[in-house]
Amino acid sequence: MGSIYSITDLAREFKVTTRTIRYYEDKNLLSPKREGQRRIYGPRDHVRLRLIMRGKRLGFSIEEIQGLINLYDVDATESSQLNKFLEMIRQRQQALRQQQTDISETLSELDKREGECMALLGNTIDSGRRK
Amino acid sequence: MGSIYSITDLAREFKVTTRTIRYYEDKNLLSPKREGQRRIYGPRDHVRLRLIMRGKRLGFSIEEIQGLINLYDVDATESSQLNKFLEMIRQRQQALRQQQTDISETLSELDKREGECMALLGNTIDSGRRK
DNA sequence: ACCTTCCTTTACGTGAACGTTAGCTTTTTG
DNA sequence: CAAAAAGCTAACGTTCACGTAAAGGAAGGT
Repeated sequence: MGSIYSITDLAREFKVTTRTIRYYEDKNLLSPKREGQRRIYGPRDHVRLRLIMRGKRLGFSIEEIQGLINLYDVDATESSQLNKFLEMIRQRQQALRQQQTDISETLSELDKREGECMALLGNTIDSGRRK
Repeated sequence: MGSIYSITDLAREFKVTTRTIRYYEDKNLLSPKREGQRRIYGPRDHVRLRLIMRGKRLGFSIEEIQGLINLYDVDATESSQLNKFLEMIRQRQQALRQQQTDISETLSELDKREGECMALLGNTIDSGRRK
């Protein structure tokens, strides 16, 4: 009973257009089955789309996301490939760690600015409670 | 005695082309002085370029980076502006926190894959020591 | 005097990631 | 059963972030 989705189902869920989803198929990131001409997406496609969106939020290009996703279904046969593969993983890790640093720096600067703003406005910290 | 830089100085230091630096000027992200026709960059430009690079690593667009940078020299006069400003800051924070989540998820998956790889290669963890 | 290096402007070119329009078929719904 | 909604392919358009000539000025070295 793997759940199945139409193209608009996915579009709604991930807040992208159907065009975008077809585009990803064009780039071999998704490969839905067909029922006649209609595309039928399974759980695998659903997972992949989630990975794609995450990759996008992290600023990776489609090609890079390709690489990342393929990390999940490489059948580890050749050890030469495995070494290349490890190399890729480590580069990714390096980049992501850099991003973590960048983010925490930026966040603390934003916090500072936020504090300054609040002071100027004479408001209390809780004024921005959950709407 | 603020240090000064030529365009190629900055290009070398930040590993971008001079074209890129001129492009940022075009987009009003940098505003070097001129000595005749030559561009002369001061510490302020140096700082800004650092912020730009960080923004890029975080996947922000030039326009968004504009916004981020302007957070640093808004003269806080109007309180209506201040509220808009706070709103922006909070949106940024939200996006960055999402990125933190994305990164730690991705990193733990990569770690897992790395472990699997290593196992298959029959290598020890330390085999990849600092080259 | 000549060359090399660094810098300048102007302007057309490019790849990525979709948006948009057109024209047509199929499915769902009042 | 007719109209609206959803799907499809094919192809041209767009924005961003630079790349890449082309053509030339000014300083420094030999």
